[in-house]
Amino acid sequence: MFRSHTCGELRINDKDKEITLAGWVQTVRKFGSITFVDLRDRYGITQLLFSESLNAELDANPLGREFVLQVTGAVNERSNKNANIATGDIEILVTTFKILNKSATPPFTIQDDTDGGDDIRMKYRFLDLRRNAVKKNLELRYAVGRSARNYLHENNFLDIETPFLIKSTPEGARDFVVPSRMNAGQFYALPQSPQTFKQLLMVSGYDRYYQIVKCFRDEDLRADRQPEFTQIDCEMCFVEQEDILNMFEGLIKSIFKDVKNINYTEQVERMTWENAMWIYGNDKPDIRFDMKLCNLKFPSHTFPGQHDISSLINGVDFKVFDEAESVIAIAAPGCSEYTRKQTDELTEWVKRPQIGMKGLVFIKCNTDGSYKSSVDKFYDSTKLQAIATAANAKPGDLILILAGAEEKTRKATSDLRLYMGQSLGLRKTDEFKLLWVLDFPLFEYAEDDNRWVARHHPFTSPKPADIDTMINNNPVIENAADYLKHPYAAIKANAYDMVLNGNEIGGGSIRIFQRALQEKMFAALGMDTEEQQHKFGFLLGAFEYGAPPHGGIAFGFDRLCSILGGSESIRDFIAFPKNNSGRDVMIDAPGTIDDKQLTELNISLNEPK
RNA sequence: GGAUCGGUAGUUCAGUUGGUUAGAAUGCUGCCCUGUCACGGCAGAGGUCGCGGGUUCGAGUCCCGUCCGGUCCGCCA
Repeated sequence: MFRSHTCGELRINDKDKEITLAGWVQTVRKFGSITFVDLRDRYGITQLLFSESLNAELDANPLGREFVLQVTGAVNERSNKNANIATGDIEILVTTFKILNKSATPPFTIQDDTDGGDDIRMKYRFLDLRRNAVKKNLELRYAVGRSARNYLHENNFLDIETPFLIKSTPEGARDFVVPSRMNAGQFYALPQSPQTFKQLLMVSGYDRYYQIVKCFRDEDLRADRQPEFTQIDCEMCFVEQEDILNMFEGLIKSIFKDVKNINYTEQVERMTWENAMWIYGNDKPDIRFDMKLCNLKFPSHTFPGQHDISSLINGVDFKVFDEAESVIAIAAPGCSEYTRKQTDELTEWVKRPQIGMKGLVFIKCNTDGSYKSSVDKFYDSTKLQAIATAANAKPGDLILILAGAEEKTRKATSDLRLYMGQSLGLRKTDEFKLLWVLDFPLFEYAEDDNRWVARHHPFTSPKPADIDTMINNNPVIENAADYLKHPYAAIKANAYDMVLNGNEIGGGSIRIFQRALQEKMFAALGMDTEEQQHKFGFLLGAFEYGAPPHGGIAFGFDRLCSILGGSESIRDFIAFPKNNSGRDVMIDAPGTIDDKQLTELNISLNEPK
């Protein structure tokens, strides 16, 4: 027996017990004839006491950090207790010990506030994983997965595995490809999601399916994007959108309860995509705070509480506003006292290349009811007050206004809103706010390719009211710039995203289940009959054999975990993540393969450029 | 593909206007210490300043290129 207990479980009640522990040396503290050693394992830390008076043979001198140790001794009550750790009342009076393995001095300290940077920690990830902070994240990840499985199991979902070696159908993200040795010149692709397989499972009658499954996309990485990532992938048949929304907000609430002990009892708020775009400038709005966008120049899109005041701001020779397609204001609460330095910094912020605006207009709504703005020359206080009313600004607020081309300005204002929310501390990591975004457009126009692409994916069904529009119109557009006028631009999808604190954590749709409509969809995306058959013949064929109405959703498991854990980066929640360039710096992958392998695969490489 | 920040001791960083022998903390090694838990004290070792080129009497510092890492834009059905 290697150990009788773990390093996290002994208490004062275990006093005088003879026990054996095994673990890693965290620290060694020497005091002449006695030595304290903190022994660590997954469960905690237990203090060991090596005393020469107890056993003159005991020599703790050879012990170094991260040595693997097995010790036997009696549980002793400490004379000086440590309230900071769970085992702080006791220590082990070591009678015998064995060094199970030595350790080289680790390149960084294995502790909560480690001195190691990201680079070195990733290279020695197996050491980083010994740290509490990382372990806590992996434990949270396990808890989220377990909670999801419990909920789905309780609701009669079946976990069914789908293949990883499938066919490349480059529609959307780039595929990772795998050469086939037995089929020379041919390649598998790794799935971007099990989408078509789960739909086929619906055709097979497995009416509730789920899988916590790896997916692969060969696209550039971000702090919250990895080339291989995990989804909670779900599909149901005989359901409408409403059924899906209820089932899966139940899932997330269940996870909140199990993992964070949060009772999220209220119904999850819902918002159409169009409203999300107009009110927050964003299809995944963070609704933990207000600061709604007020578009001062869009009379055709006003919402409750918003006012069209284009007539008021136009025609005073203020060219910036006159010439702008869009003028959008937000009211930053309590910021009217911002100094010149602070407003200059905000101006610099919006001028950065990533935002790309030319400038920023300020209106200070002073607490005494007066206004002071950077456009006093053009607008008197009556007009400033009207703008303030429109922007829903209160005394003490600072109104920020951006002007320019519609789409760019909306995005910039949305970014500015998030930036202000962040700097004002309105985006608390321990506050969770869910939102359903509904009624996405079915299509987007890819001006580069000069064709329609599916906004969600090509299996998403249009709203019933829009099916006729889709069937009766030719998708071809003469002039790419006119795509907004095409009837397709208005077609809405039976698609929904779940948003948590401004992050898309899940998305799905009610699928197309009739062959004719699916063919129409493929055709709209520019696929001729032959290509459809080649890429998706199996699905079209299956739809002829009694495909039931069905729909589903997939949650980004890594991202969900990172948000619940209060972190920006999903890498902290993946045991062995890839770096910015898609490399695993620990195992140094990807790497080259030898000529024999290439020959077997019938692959020859181009000369390196 | 693009923008931007960084690379100096094992590690995290500082390094002034280009000027003597490149510093601190921590870690590491040795010695001392019977109640520490961020132990303490004394002593010591430890550097091709990412790499290559250039400017200069002189480069960690300035210029060019390149590699590596972080963040973002494009991209991510």
